[in-house]
Amino acid sequence: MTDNTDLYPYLKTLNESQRQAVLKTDGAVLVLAGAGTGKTRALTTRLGHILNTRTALPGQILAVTFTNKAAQEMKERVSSMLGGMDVGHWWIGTFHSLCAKILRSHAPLVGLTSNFTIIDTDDQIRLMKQIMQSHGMDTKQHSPNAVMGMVERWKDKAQNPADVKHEHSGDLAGGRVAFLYGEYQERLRSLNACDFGDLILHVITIFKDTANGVLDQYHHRFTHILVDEYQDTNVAQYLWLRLLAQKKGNICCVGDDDQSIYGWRGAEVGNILRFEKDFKNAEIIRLEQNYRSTPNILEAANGVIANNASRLGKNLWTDKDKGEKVQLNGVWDGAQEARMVTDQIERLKRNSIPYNEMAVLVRASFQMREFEERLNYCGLPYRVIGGARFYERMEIRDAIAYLRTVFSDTDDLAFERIINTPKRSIGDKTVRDIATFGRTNNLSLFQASKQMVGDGSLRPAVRTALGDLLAQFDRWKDLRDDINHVDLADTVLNESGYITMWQNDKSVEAKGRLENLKELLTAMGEFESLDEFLEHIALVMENQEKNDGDRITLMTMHGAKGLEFHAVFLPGWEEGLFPSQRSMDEKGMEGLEEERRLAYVAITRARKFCHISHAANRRMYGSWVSSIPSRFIGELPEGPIEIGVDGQLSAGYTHHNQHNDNTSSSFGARFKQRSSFNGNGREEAVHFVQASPSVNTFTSEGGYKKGERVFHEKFGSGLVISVENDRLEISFDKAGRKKILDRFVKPLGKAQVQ
DNA sequence: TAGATACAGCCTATC
DNA sequence: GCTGTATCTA
Repeated sequence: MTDNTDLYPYLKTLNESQRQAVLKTDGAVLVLAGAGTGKTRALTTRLGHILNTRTALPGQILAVTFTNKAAQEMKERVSSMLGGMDVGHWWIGTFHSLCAKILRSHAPLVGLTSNFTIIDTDDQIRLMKQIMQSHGMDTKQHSPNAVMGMVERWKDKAQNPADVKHEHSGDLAGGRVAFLYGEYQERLRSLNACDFGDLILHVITIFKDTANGVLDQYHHRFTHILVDEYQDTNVAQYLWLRLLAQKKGNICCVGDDDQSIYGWRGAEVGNILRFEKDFKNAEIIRLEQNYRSTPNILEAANGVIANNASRLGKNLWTDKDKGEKVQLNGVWDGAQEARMVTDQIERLKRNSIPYNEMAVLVRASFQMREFEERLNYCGLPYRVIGGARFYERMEIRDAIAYLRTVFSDTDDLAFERIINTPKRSIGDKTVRDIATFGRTNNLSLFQASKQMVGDGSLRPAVRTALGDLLAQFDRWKDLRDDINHVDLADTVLNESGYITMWQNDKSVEAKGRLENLKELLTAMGEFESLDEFLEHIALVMENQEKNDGDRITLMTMHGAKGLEFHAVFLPGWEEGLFPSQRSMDEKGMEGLEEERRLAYVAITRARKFCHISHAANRRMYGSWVSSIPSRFIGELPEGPIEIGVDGQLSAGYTHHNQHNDNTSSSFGARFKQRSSFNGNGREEAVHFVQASPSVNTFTSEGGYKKGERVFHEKFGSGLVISVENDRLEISFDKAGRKKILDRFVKPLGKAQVQ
């Protein structure tokens, strides 16, 4: 080992476990890398070391990541380690892009041609909807979305339609999901298209059929396999890896079971938990020395995650100074929470912490609005990460649909999208008629349209409109070889009237949409051909994160995985919101543990300062909801926590309160009102006071009667006009009729009017 | 066919 | 409370 470090100086910069992870280059290795333990460093050094020692040539390494960003980063770091070597053509990429590459070379083996299209979520749903409708199913009663979701989970498990039994459909769509899955796959094949799941599934199918020799070919090619974020792999990806690794067995998977937060999209923590069983003589290396956070932050995170039963177990440590304690605050409502956070942000800024080093991480994106409003009000610069991505925007998808139609007569999904955009008086009925005609004559929508315009089976108005459109497409198709794809796109968007449509649109967004279309043309210019561009947008749809200046980051906890900040704010730690009621309802204990891992991920994003908060009242979907502090708050160890510097309501916080026993926490008892988080979204708005309350606002007076006069802190005095359990309908003298919970009003006589 | 109205559902999100 | 969609009606 000492010899090695002399020979390879870069090994000196690693700790003992990291060095092991780099040097164990043969056999199966699982690197359990806790948050902030220098995982990426170990990983890229390992790659570089394998090449440096001539253990493998660049072309013999397969490195798999989950995001393009991660792949890009790995490429850059390995390249710079090797003195700027060109890594452009190396097999470093996402599961999907690597699979697409493989599949394009062997597409006929699964009944596709090499120029198959990759459809996205939007197309998937539309296709499934069409299929359901063509089988006479009511898509209002049975959601295509839910059906598609179930199909995707099957795909995640590498189950083909033949593997899925009728009874697996459950109650969904009248138990016909398995059937619809088969239909869907058939339709995709006839469209020469794949969805994301298929990219992996088809390659597995090809690999498994040993007669074609394809797997042999890749066994020969790849001697070393490297996988990042292994805890996020689904069963299909795991099978894909195992097939590729089974010959040489040199596979190194890096991951952290405690950071598995994508179970809802098919990831299997099980893949990492049973690694030793699946790969012979597997070695597990733990990276536990954390270089990111203070001991206080780590202790808080360790304390929470220790409540999870199913984990491989690992404990982060650091030799840093204790640092500031994690702050915990309870406040009255969401608005006060946002005020408190911005106050803290301003305090940190005064202490020379740049905004770039601060992040507000929320559980659900609806929470962001409150912070955006407050940040705007305070004039603090921020950036929101997440939300609709560039290529998912309507205008971009429309523009691409035009181009796809120009380049393919058989791309029904694309043609259908724009056949009446802008409006050409070609309505649903006409489109359905054409589709039916196409199906019976085995023609695509485009081809069927042509025929029907020719044979006069359409109404004159429709016939003219459709005929004009088809003539335009013919002209554009002729232009394909004469002008470059950017000019072509420009021509198509202008001549089709699509640009004009947005120019005439008076809505607020129209201007932005036109700008996006311009940006699309610029982006296209960076590619040689339209095909290349389309492959890019299908597989490399990264979010352009403009690094424009010093700004506070506002994002979801999920989005924050892999990032770190000096200061992290974690608002909304309330039962029902976090942990999310829905996760628990749908997945029970498993769902709860995943939420807890999310808490662990969130806390460990912080380097120096972490601030957790919860509000007693929050506006959700238009109505006010009260909730008790998150059970995760009760799981925080006492030592590293400092309570209630700002929020007077946190005084009642107690440690180690049991999940199911809110009464053991005085805080919980005080706020134990409506635990109804889900299912109540549609109820009448229940207005709570928004001003800072005195505690006795919460004591229920109870027993109001119709006709009684009452006082409300915000709405003033009023008359009770109906009583339903604890809900009162009150006609206020000034504020009008409101529905109010009885505990928020007082009998008028006792009210203390300021 | 298109605009008007009713109504359900609303988390997390990569490729 | 907002938005996307399904249905109704001119």
